[in-house]
Amino acid sequence: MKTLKDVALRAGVSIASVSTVINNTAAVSPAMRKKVERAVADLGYIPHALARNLKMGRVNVIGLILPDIANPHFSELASAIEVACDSAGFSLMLCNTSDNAEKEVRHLRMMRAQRVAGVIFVPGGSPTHDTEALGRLLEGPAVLLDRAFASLALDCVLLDNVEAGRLAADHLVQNGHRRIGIVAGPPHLQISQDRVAGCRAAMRAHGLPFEESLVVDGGFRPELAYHATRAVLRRRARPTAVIATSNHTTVGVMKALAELGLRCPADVSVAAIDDFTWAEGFAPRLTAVAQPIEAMGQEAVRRLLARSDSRASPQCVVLPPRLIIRDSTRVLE
Amino acid sequence: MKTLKDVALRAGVSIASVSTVINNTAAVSPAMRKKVERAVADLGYIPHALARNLKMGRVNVIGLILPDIANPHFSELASAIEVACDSAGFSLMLCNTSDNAEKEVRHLRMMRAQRVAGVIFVPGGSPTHDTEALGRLLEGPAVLLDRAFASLALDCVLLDNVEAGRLAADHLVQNGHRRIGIVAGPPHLQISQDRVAGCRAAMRAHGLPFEESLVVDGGFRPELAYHATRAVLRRRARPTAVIATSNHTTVGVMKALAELGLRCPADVSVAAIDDFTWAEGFAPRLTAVAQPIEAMGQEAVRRLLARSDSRASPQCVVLPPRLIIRDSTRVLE
DNA sequence: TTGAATATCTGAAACGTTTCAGATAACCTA
DNA sequence: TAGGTTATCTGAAACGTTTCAGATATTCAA
Repeated sequence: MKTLKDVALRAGVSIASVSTVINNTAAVSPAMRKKVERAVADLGYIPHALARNLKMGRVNVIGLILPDIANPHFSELASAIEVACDSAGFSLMLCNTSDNAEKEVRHLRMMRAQRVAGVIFVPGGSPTHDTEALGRLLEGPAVLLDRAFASLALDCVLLDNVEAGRLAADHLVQNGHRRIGIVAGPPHLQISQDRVAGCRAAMRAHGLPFEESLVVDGGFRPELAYHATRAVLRRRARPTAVIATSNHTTVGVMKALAELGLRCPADVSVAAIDDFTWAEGFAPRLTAVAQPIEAMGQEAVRRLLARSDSRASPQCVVLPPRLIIRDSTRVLE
Repeated sequence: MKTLKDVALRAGVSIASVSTVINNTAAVSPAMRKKVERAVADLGYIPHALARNLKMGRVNVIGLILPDIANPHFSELASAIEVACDSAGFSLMLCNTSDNAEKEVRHLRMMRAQRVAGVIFVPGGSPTHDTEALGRLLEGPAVLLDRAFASLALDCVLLDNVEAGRLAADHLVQNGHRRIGIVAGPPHLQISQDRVAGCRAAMRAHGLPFEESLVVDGGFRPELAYHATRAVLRRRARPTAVIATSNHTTVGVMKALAELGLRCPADVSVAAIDDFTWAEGFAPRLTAVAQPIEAMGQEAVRRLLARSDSRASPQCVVLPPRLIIRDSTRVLE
C-alpha cells in the first residue's frame, strides 16, 4: 500500500505538502496542487485512516451492539442508525451479542479499544448482566437503546412499553374482549414487565379484573411462546383474544393458533406488539402496536453525538408507540 | 484515556515490559507480571487498537457492504457473516448502499482507508455501477456475495439462481400448472435473468411452451411487483400460478392477490424465491425456494480469509437452493 | 535598494503501540 | 574465580499520519 512518503517522492515535494494538499488545510500554489494530485492519482493512494485517526485522536466510527441482527426489529433499528450515522459522517461497526452477557462486555471492550466515537448499546435478554464491567465500559459516550439498566445512569432511548401494552389491551377491551391471554416476554426483563403492566393498567382503567393466570411466559424465542400459547388456549374458558408482546412471541402465537385449528380473528383475536412489515400480504393482516423505529435510531445517534461534546447529565427519552388496527382483531358481540 | 506509558509509570517498569506482559510475547518474572497487572487494573487501561494495528500492519476487521440491512435476506446474511467473523476473531464493519452506486465506491474507499482485512461486497441493484472504480478498490482481499460482475475476475459466492428458478417452476409444472406468471426482478440484473432463465428451462424440460408475455418486471420494491402482479392476474386467461422471484416481489404479489380477492392457493398458487422465516404462522404458509444463507455467509468469510494469504486465481462458488413445499401452491386438477 | 511583509514550502516531533538489539543481573560449570 | 549461559528487562526505532515553527523565496512600499 502506498504511503504519503511514496506520493511525496513521486511528486518531488515534502510529505507535509502532500498532507496539506490532500486535506486542504492551507493555501498551496496551483503548481503544487497539480503535482500532488497527479501523483495521488498515479499511485492510487488512499490515506491510512488508522494513522490519521491515531494522530488526530478521533475516529469517525460509531459502534452498535445488539442482540440479534437477524431479528427484523433490530435490523430495522440498525438500518435507521446506519442512515443517521452516515449522514453525520460516521461509519458503523456492528456486533451481535446473541443475548450473551459475556459477549456484551467483550464487544464493548473491543469498541473502546478501537476508540470509537461512541457506542449505541442494545442490551440483550440475558438474565444477568455484568453491570459493573458494563458500567465502566459505558463511561465514554454511549447510549442505551431499547432497554435500560436501572443501576446505570446513562443516556437512553426507549419505547414507552407501558403505553404499548396499554394500547394493545385497550383496543381489545374496547372491542368487547374480557378474557385476554398475554404471552409475555421473559419475566426478568423490565421491558416484559412494563408491557404486561400496561395491559393491566388498561384493564383497570376499564374497571375490569386482571387475571394474572392468563399471563404466560413466552420467552424470547418463538418456541416457548408457541407452547405457552397452546397452554393458555386450552384452558376450559378459552381467552377470546391474545396479546403477543414481541415479534418473536407473535410468531409462536400465530403458529399455535394455526396448529390448534383456531382461526384468527374469528375464533381468537390477536394484538401484537411490534409490527411485521414483511408479513404484509399474508393473512391475517396483523393488528399491531408499532414502534417508531426510525425515530428511535435517529434519536440514539443524535443523543450520542450530543453527548460527545457536552457534560449534561444523562437523560432518558421515551418514545410513544402507535396502534395500527388491521384484521387480526375483531369486535366481540 | 490511559496509555502504556501511564501504566509503565505506575508500575515502575518500562513501556516495553508492559507491552510484553499484556501480549504475553515473552517470559517475564512473576513479580513483573503482578506489578503490571495491578497497574492495568488500577488504571482501567484498554490498549489503543489503532496504534496497535498501525504498528502491526493488520486490522482484525472485515468490511461488509450491502444494499439494505433492513431486508431480511441481507440481515440474515449479515448475521451469518457476523458469526463467522466473530469465531475467526474478526469484527464487522457494516455499510448500507441503499442500492446507490455512488455509495458503493464511497464506502469501499472508506474501508480501504481503514485497511480492513477484507471486504465482503454485495452489489446493489443500481442499473449502472462504476465498475472501473470498484475494480480498483476490490483489488485487496475481497469477495463478491450474492451478485457478481462479469467484468471483474474476483472470488464470489453466489446462489445458483438458474436452479432456483428451475425448482420453483418445476414444482408448479409438476402440480399441473401451465399458465404461470413470473414476477421478475429488474431485467438489467443478471440475477433476475438467471431466475427467469431457470423457469424457462423447467418449462422446456417438460416440453411446454414458455410464454414470455407472462414475465413481468417486479422491480426491487414491493410497490412495482404489486402493480405488475395485478396486471398479469387480470389477463383474460388468468395464470393459475405465480412465481415471485424475490422477497420484495413476494410481498407485492401477496398483497395484489389479497386486494383482488383471489385466494391463495385456491385461486392462484404462489411459489416464491427467498424464504420468509418471519411469516411463519401466517397464511398461507409459503412454498419457497430457500437460499442456504448460513452457508453463503460462512463460505464468503472462509474464502475471504483464505484469499488473504494465497495468490490462487479467483473462484466462484455457486451454492444450491432448496425447495420447501408448504401451502401456497396446490395441485391443479 | 532595502527592509518588512507575505506567500509558500519543509523538517521534525508527536500520536500509542510493537519489537529487537543490547544491557544488566544471576546462575552455572570447570 | 573467570567465563559463558541464561533469564529479565529496557531504549529506541519504527508504523503513517498531522501540524507547527521555521526556512526560503517573492513581493511591495518607501
